[in-house]
Amino acid sequence: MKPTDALLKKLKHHSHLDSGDIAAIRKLGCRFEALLPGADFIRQGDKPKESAIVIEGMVARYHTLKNGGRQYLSLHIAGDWPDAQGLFLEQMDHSVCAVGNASLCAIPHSDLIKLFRARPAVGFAVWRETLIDAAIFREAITNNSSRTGVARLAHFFSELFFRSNANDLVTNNSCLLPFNQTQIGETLGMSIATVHRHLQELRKTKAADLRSGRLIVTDRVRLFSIGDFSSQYLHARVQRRI
Amino acid sequence: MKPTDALLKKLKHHSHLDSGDIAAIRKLGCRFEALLPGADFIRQGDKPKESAIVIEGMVARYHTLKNGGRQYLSLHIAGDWPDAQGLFLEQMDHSVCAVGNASLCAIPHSDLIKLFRARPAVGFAVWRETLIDAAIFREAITNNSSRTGVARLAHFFSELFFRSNANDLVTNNSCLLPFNQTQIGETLGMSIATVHRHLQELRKTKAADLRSGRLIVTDRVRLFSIGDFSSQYLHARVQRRI
DNA sequence: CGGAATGTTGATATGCCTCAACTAAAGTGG
DNA sequence: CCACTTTAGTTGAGGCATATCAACATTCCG
Repeated sequence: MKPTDALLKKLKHHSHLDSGDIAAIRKLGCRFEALLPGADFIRQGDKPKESAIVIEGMVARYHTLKNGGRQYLSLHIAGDWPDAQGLFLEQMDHSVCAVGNASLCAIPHSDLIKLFRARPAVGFAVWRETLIDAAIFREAITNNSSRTGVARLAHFFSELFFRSNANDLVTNNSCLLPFNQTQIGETLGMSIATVHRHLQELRKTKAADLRSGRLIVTDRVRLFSIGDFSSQYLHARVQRRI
Repeated sequence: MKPTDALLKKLKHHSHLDSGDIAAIRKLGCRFEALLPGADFIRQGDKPKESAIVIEGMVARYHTLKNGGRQYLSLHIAGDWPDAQGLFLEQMDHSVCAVGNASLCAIPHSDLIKLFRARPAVGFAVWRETLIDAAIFREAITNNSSRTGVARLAHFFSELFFRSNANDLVTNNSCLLPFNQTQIGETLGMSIATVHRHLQELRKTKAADLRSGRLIVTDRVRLFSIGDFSSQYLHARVQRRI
């Protein structure tokens, strides 16, 4: 499978592309890069000249705090485009790192812009992708600001599981999540002790579990319900033709 | 002044547009709409056929919670485009309402898409605008998840003040903010009592105050410092003097 | 096998929520 | 213009969720 196929598959989830668009995307050249767990792909302040698609593994975006700590902002799985924003924002306002082993494929901005000019539909599809990103950020605001501890954790799990499933990355009701409890805390704005206690709650109610870097969803309906999760904001249906 | 001029001014802050682009934008037709305080402009679930620029006043985006409460997601001032995402996301995942009196100018999606096809640079500029939006959401995640109460409030004030200033909406060190303490609480994920206490703290330290629907910034440097505010994430290429 | 990282659990401290009472300000009708 | 009503702001008391800290268990990995 060509690296760009992962992207193509994703775009097709929500956008109509004609055969010319598809051919143009498949013709894009890209630079493959493998990352070790925790390694940064780009850092806050960088001025990237390319944008990358996740090929394998998981990648996270995060803010670095004044005290050196982190606030994780989003997780990205195969097919995602964690730094598409770099296309039009000169400087990175956050960093991107690998969570577990990960590999990406970086495409030069100049090639992409050229493609968007020649084939507006491709640009609109990628634009839509960045808008879905924004919708996910909005939901994270709501999650971290107005839900109880367990609900927050359950919602975080729900979204990741749903998105993994949409990208065909779920096997045996489980998906990749090589995050430790500290990192979950840095995502949800809670201490490690609290993460642990809420995680136990989810285990006890047999909704979900986290083991050896994988999220196991024992009872999807219950998990979604605890997390007050509704997938509407992920805009997963094929959108209208433009 | 033409309604589209407000938008034009904003786009020029970060994007280069040639005279053809500018002329094309100025040729856009738009439907003017005035809103009473609190009135919704669009609701979660709607499928808008147009996108609107804020002409006057202030507008807010919010999620409606299961219990009927609200989580405010962002504030928008004159020149902002609170629902540009509707261009490529069929269904609204949140609502937009007026905060105080506000007026908007709605442009049909079809006209915009046509313009983006004819003049990619305009599309890229608007795209960039939506990417800055996303950066603001990211910062809100960090703000609401990992800063102390006072810092959270101070950061919220700082951002609004900085953005208002960038749009020439600051007079006498004050800018519009017709929000009551309850609404601030629904923005920052804190109770009204806590908002009040932190607000008093900011008053006491003479950093900022909130009176009759306006935010008064008494000591900008101190406010920014308390709020750990740095404007980098706003990607204002032309950073104005305050 | 030993050391490091991660997970687990309890005790204590604290920031914030909830509730309730009260005050001040803004709007309304006579 | 004043009396009345409503809304917003203010403040204290009590309780709860979560942070913090510390000790220990477990798993991972060279």
